[in-house]
Amino acid sequence: MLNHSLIVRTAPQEVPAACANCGGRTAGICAALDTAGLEEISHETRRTAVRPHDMLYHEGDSAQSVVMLMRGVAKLTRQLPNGRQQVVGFRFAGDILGFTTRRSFASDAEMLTEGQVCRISRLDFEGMLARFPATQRRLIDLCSQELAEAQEQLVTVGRRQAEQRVAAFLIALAEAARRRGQSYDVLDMPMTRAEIGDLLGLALETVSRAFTQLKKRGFVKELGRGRVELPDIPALAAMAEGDIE
Amino acid sequence: MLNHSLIVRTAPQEVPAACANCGGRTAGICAALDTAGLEEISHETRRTAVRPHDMLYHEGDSAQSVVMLMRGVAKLTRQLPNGRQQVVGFRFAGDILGFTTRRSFASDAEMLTEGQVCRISRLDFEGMLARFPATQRRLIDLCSQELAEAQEQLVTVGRRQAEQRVAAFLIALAEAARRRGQSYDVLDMPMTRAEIGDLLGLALETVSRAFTQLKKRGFVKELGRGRVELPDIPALAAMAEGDIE
DNA sequence: CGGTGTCTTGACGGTACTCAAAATCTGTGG
DNA sequence: CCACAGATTTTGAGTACCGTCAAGACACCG
Repeated sequence: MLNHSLIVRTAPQEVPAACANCGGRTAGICAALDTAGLEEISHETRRTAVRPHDMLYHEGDSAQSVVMLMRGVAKLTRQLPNGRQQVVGFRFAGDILGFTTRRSFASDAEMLTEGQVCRISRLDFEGMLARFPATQRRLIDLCSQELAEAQEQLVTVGRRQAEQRVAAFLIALAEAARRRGQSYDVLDMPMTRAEIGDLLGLALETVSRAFTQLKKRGFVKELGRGRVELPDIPALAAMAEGDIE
Repeated sequence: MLNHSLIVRTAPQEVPAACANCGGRTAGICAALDTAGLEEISHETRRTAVRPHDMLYHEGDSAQSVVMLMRGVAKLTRQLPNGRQQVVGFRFAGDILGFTTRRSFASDAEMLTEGQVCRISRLDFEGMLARFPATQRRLIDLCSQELAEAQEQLVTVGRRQAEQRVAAFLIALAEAARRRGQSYDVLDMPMTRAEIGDLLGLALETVSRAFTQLKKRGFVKELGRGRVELPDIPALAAMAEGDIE
């Protein structure tokens, strides 16, 4: 339980440069590379299509490569001895998964949706870090962001009750969509109640009841198949903070 | 709730170099500096004695300086709107506090014990990062460690019940002592039941009851005033994992 | 020795978990 | 297009764990 991983989140719209071999989309760390660096990294990446339930890597596996999630949604989980799982977080297009300074991955990474990933070997990634110091600075920024989210999640799980936790989850989901430049009042939510529960430390039934309540209050509408509308985000945020009700 | 901080933990015994102006103790980032770097940073640090309840910085304050904790124990907390607090973590001698890529600190930092700190202005710290790329690599490693602990804490708060959480807390405390090269079967525990509860998402009474149980089972002995003995760490770890009882 | 802060223990109630069953949705094949 | 199987979601009932309130014990300090 003492191994660890560094899973960083990128902010594409803050990143002007494009990653050569990654379909023209801007992907995280690439922003810190100059032309020579992009040229170099483009020889070292492989692009793959992935489908729901595909495992990107397993907890404990030798961390041979880093994965850039180009399209789709993935979940990071840690297995517990009693057979249950803790969802450590969800990751979206533009995020980097599986970078760690340790030998092995600290969590499972599983796709929730279809998508595409770029893989780069850890050796090449490390080499890139050594040759382009600017990428290191960028990794620190990304890690900083990641850490902030983990701490925020700690507050959610530690000090809020069920309905507040679900509200906080929805706010975080909207914030992630906003950062990717997508609409954030109507957004994709491809995760199941069970997976949300495993993130929030709640039973899936409790998550379901919380959604029912939030829908009754008019804070959430479900538009069918993993798509939700948040008609009043400020009110939802206030509820997550415990300011109302 | 969307600001963030990077608070990194060092591992002194893995760090051969010494920080010139820091009393000969090895302190985190310094390991990545060559002689010129040490010379330079030694001009930029200030040493201060601190006492219990001293605030090292406040959440939201402009992040003007980075704090190296040379001696003592501090807690990092985030305030919640309803007046309660979440303890994000405890920090020990050798840890670096308050480094962030954002403008302001993401948490309060308060001393629990007497101690000593070195301060370096953020500007100088950033300058050092720019001039000595090796320090960036080291910051990434430290951040990686920090993130792993936050995720571990998520598992603890999300999926364990009260007695398991307290057991996991004690194991983490012992692990932190081990990393600092101290004894880990007998160790200092200067935090109150309330502070432990605010870390674990439990009421202080629940923490107290859990300690009573653990003492009855013989997993913990209290040696008076903030000092505990862990006679059977493997059993304690098994309990934290939910393997026994 | 009193005052303050911390810790312990007890009683009670509420939130959320568990177990269970029904309802709804989704995709597949006839 | 419809029927069906499987997965997911919803809802209900009962219970357990933990939070809250309260009182007393204990330790520390002036």
